Amino acid sequence: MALDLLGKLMIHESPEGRTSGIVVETEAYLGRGDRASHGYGGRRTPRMEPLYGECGRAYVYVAHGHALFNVVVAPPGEPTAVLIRALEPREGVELMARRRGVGDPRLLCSGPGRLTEAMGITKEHNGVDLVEGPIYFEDVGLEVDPGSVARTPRVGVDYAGEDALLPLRFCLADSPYLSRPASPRPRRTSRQRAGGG
DNA sequence: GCAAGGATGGCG
DNA sequence: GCCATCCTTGCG
Repeated sequence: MALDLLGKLMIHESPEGRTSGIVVETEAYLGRGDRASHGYGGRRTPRMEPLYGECGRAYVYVAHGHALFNVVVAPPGEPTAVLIRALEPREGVELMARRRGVGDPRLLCSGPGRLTEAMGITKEHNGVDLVEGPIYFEDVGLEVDPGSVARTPRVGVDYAGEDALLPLRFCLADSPYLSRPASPRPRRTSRQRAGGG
Protein backbone atom coordinates (compact mmCIF):
# COMPACT_ATOMS: atom_id res chain seq x y z
CA MET A 1 0.00 0.00 0.00
CA ALA A 2 2.85 2.35 0.81
CA LEU A 3 4.16 1.53 -2.65
CA ASP A 4 0.76 2.03 -4.31
CA LEU A 5 0.49 5.57 -3.01
CA LEU A 6 3.71 6.67 -4.70
CA GLY A 7 2.93 8.71 -7.81
CA LYS A 8 -0.65 9.50 -6.73
CA LEU A 9 -1.87 13.06 -6.44
CA MET A 10 -2.82 14.11 -2.92
CA ILE A 11 -5.33 16.94 -2.80
CA HIS A 12 -6.75 19.17 -0.07
CA GLU A 13 -9.65 21.45 -0.91
CA SER A 14 -9.49 23.83 2.04
CA PRO A 15 -11.40 27.05 2.73
CA GLU A 16 -8.26 28.99 1.79
CA GLY A 17 -7.92 27.20 -1.51
CA ARG A 18 -6.90 24.01 -3.24
CA THR A 19 -3.44 22.53 -2.84
CA SER A 20 -2.08 19.31 -4.24
CA GLY A 21 1.11 17.36 -4.79
CA ILE A 22 2.49 14.10 -6.09
CA VAL A 23 3.36 11.56 -3.38
CA VAL A 24 7.10 10.91 -3.62
CA GLU A 25 7.87 9.38 -0.21
CA THR A 26 5.95 7.10 2.18
CA GLU A 27 6.54 4.82 5.14
CA ALA A 28 4.66 1.67 6.15
CA TYR A 29 3.72 1.00 9.77
CA LEU A 30 2.69 -2.60 10.14
CA GLY A 31 0.61 -2.59 13.30
CA ARG A 32 0.62 -4.83 16.36
CA GLY A 33 3.84 -6.62 15.55
CA ASP A 34 5.76 -3.52 14.52
CA ARG A 35 7.72 -1.98 17.34
CA ALA A 36 7.84 1.36 15.51
CA SER A 37 4.05 1.53 15.15
CA HIS A 38 1.85 3.44 17.56
CA GLY A 39 -0.30 0.32 17.65
CA TYR A 40 2.55 -1.96 18.75
CA GLY A 41 1.27 -4.73 20.96
CA GLY A 42 -2.30 -3.53 20.51
CA ARG A 43 -1.61 -0.27 22.31
CA ARG A 44 -4.69 1.91 22.03
CA THR A 45 -5.51 5.42 23.29
CA PRO A 46 -8.31 7.87 22.44
CA ARG A 47 -6.28 9.92 19.97
CA MET A 48 -5.43 6.81 17.93
CA GLU A 49 -8.99 5.56 17.50
CA PRO A 50 -8.93 6.33 13.74
CA LEU A 51 -5.84 4.12 13.40
CA TYR A 52 -7.99 1.22 14.61
CA GLY A 53 -10.94 2.30 12.49
CA GLU A 54 -11.93 1.85 8.86
CA CYS A 55 -9.30 1.86 6.17
CA GLY A 56 -9.36 4.80 3.80
CA ARG A 57 -9.46 7.30 6.63
CA ALA A 58 -6.84 9.69 7.92
CA TYR A 59 -4.83 9.18 11.08
CA VAL A 60 -3.35 12.55 12.03
CA TYR A 61 -1.42 13.19 15.21
CA VAL A 62 0.99 15.78 16.54
CA ALA A 63 4.61 15.14 17.40
CA HIS A 64 7.25 17.73 18.21
CA GLY A 65 4.71 20.40 17.47
CA HIS A 66 3.99 19.13 13.94
CA ALA A 67 0.96 17.33 12.49
CA LEU A 68 1.78 14.02 10.77
CA PHE A 69 -0.61 12.56 8.19
CA ASN A 70 -1.24 8.83 7.71
CA VAL A 71 -3.62 6.77 5.57
CA VAL A 72 -5.22 3.87 7.44
CA VAL A 73 -4.84 0.80 5.23
CA ALA A 74 -6.12 -2.21 7.21
CA PRO A 75 -9.61 -3.31 8.29
CA PRO A 76 -11.00 -2.11 11.65
CA GLY A 77 -9.05 -3.48 14.60
CA GLU A 78 -5.70 -3.55 12.83
CA PRO A 79 -3.52 -0.49 13.57
CA THR A 80 -1.79 -0.39 10.19
CA ALA A 81 -1.11 2.81 8.27
CA VAL A 82 1.03 4.57 5.69
CA LEU A 83 2.76 7.81 6.66
CA ILE A 84 3.00 10.36 3.84
CA ARG A 85 6.47 11.90 4.17
CA ALA A 86 6.91 14.10 1.09
CA LEU A 87 5.07 15.57 -1.90
CA GLU A 88 6.12 17.23 -5.10
CA PRO A 89 3.99 20.42 -5.05
CA ARG A 90 1.54 20.81 -7.97
CA GLU A 91 -1.43 23.08 -7.34
CA GLY A 92 -1.66 26.01 -4.92
CA VAL A 93 2.08 26.45 -4.61
CA GLU A 94 1.59 30.10 -3.67
CA LEU A 95 -0.78 29.21 -0.84
CA MET A 96 1.65 26.56 0.35
CA ALA A 97 4.47 29.09 0.39
CA ARG A 98 2.33 31.50 2.40
CA ARG A 99 1.44 28.83 4.95
CA ARG A 100 5.04 27.69 5.26
CA GLY A 101 6.69 31.06 5.18
CA VAL A 102 9.29 29.96 2.63
CA GLY A 103 9.65 30.46 -1.09
CA ASP A 104 11.78 27.55 -2.24
CA PRO A 105 9.39 24.92 -3.73
CA ARG A 106 11.69 22.18 -2.49
CA LEU A 107 11.11 23.22 1.10
CA LEU A 108 7.32 23.25 0.92
CA CYS A 109 6.39 19.57 1.30
CA SER A 110 9.68 17.72 1.76
CA GLY A 111 8.95 16.21 5.16
CA PRO A 112 5.92 14.87 7.04
CA GLY A 113 5.55 17.99 9.17
CA ARG A 114 6.22 20.34 6.29
CA LEU A 115 3.61 18.86 4.00
CA THR A 116 0.83 19.04 6.59
CA GLU A 117 1.65 22.69 7.19
CA ALA A 118 1.76 23.44 3.44
CA MET A 119 -1.50 21.56 2.78
CA GLY A 120 -3.33 23.07 5.75
CA ILE A 121 -3.78 19.72 7.50
CA THR A 122 -4.13 19.71 11.29
CA LYS A 123 -5.07 17.25 14.01
CA GLU A 124 -8.65 18.36 13.38
CA HIS A 125 -8.49 16.14 10.30
CA ASN A 126 -7.84 13.05 12.41
CA GLY A 127 -10.32 10.39 11.28
CA VAL A 128 -11.64 12.14 8.17
CA ASP A 129 -12.86 9.99 5.28
CA LEU A 130 -10.39 10.19 2.40
CA VAL A 131 -12.99 9.27 -0.22
CA GLU A 132 -15.48 12.00 0.64
CA GLY A 133 -12.83 14.68 1.05
CA PRO A 134 -11.86 17.42 1.47
CA ILE A 135 -8.61 15.45 1.52
CA TYR A 136 -8.34 12.73 -1.11
CA PHE A 137 -6.04 10.96 -3.56
CA GLU A 138 -6.28 10.81 -7.33
CA ASP A 139 -4.61 8.57 -9.90
CA VAL A 140 -3.22 10.94 -12.51
CA GLY A 141 -1.77 8.22 -14.68
CA LEU A 142 1.78 8.71 -13.54
CA GLU A 143 3.65 5.48 -14.15
CA VAL A 144 6.00 4.49 -11.35
CA ASP A 145 8.86 2.40 -12.66
CA PRO A 146 9.72 -0.18 -9.95
CA GLY A 147 13.35 0.45 -10.74
CA SER A 148 13.02 4.08 -9.71
CA VAL A 149 11.67 3.23 -6.26
CA ALA A 150 14.19 3.17 -3.41
CA ARG A 151 13.60 1.39 -0.10
CA THR A 152 15.36 2.44 3.09
CA PRO A 153 14.86 2.10 6.83
CA ARG A 154 12.27 4.41 8.34
CA VAL A 155 13.19 7.80 9.75
CA GLY A 156 13.21 8.62 13.45
CA VAL A 157 12.32 5.21 14.85
CA ASP A 158 15.62 4.21 16.42
CA TYR A 159 13.78 3.19 19.57
CA ALA A 160 12.18 0.30 17.66
CA GLY A 161 15.13 -2.07 17.94
CA GLU A 162 15.37 -4.53 15.05
CA ASP A 163 12.20 -3.16 13.49
CA ALA A 164 14.04 0.12 12.94
CA LEU A 165 16.15 -1.67 10.34
CA LEU A 166 13.25 -2.87 8.17
CA PRO A 167 13.28 -1.25 4.70
CA LEU A 168 9.78 0.21 5.00
CA ARG A 169 10.44 3.70 3.67
CA PHE A 170 9.59 4.02 -0.02
CA CYS A 171 10.62 6.90 -2.26
CA LEU A 172 10.92 7.93 -5.87
CA ALA A 173 14.70 7.81 -5.85
CA ASP A 174 15.32 10.65 -8.28
CA SER A 175 12.85 13.12 -6.82
CA PRO A 176 14.32 16.44 -5.61
CA TYR A 177 11.41 16.71 -3.16
CA LEU A 178 12.33 13.96 -0.67
CA SER A 179 12.66 14.69 3.05
CA ARG A 180 16.23 13.41 2.69
CA PRO A 181 18.19 11.53 0.02
CA ALA A 182 17.06 8.00 -0.85
CA SER A 183 20.55 6.65 -0.37
CA PRO A 184 22.73 7.93 2.44
CA ARG A 185 25.43 10.22 1.18
CA PRO A 186 28.71 8.27 1.32
CA ARG A 187 30.12 9.14 4.69
CA ARG A 188 33.82 9.68 5.02
CA THR A 189 35.24 9.14 8.47
CA SER A 190 38.28 10.95 9.76
CA ARG A 191 40.06 7.60 9.82
CA GLN A 192 39.27 7.06 6.12
CA ARG A 193 40.50 10.55 5.29
CA ALA A 194 43.70 9.98 7.23
CA GLY A 195 44.18 6.69 5.43
CA GLY A 196 43.82 8.42 2.09
CA GLY A 197 41.04 5.96 1.06
C1' DG B 1 -1.64 18.82 37.95
C1' DC B 2 2.66 17.77 36.13
C1' DA B 3 6.72 15.65 34.07
C1' DA B 4 8.44 13.07 30.24
C1' DG B 5 8.90 12.01 25.59
C1' DG B 6 8.28 11.89 20.64
C1' DA B 7 6.96 8.67 13.08
C1' DT B 8 10.13 16.85 13.30
C1' DG B 9 12.18 21.06 11.54
C1' DG B 10 15.37 24.88 11.42
C1' DC B 11 19.62 26.67 11.83
C1' DG B 12 24.70 26.23 12.04
C1' DG C 1 24.36 18.40 16.25
C1' DC C 2 21.32 20.95 19.18
C1' DC C 3 17.14 22.84 20.74
C1' DA C 4 12.43 24.83 20.20
C1' DT C 5 7.81 23.21 20.37
C1' DC C 6 3.46 21.46 21.99
C1' DC C 7 0.42 17.75 22.37
C1' DT C 8 -0.48 13.28 24.44
C1' DT C 9 0.17 10.11 27.89
C1' DG C 10 0.89 8.16 32.44
C1' DC C 11 0.82 8.67 37.06
C1' DG C 12 -0.81 10.57 41.38
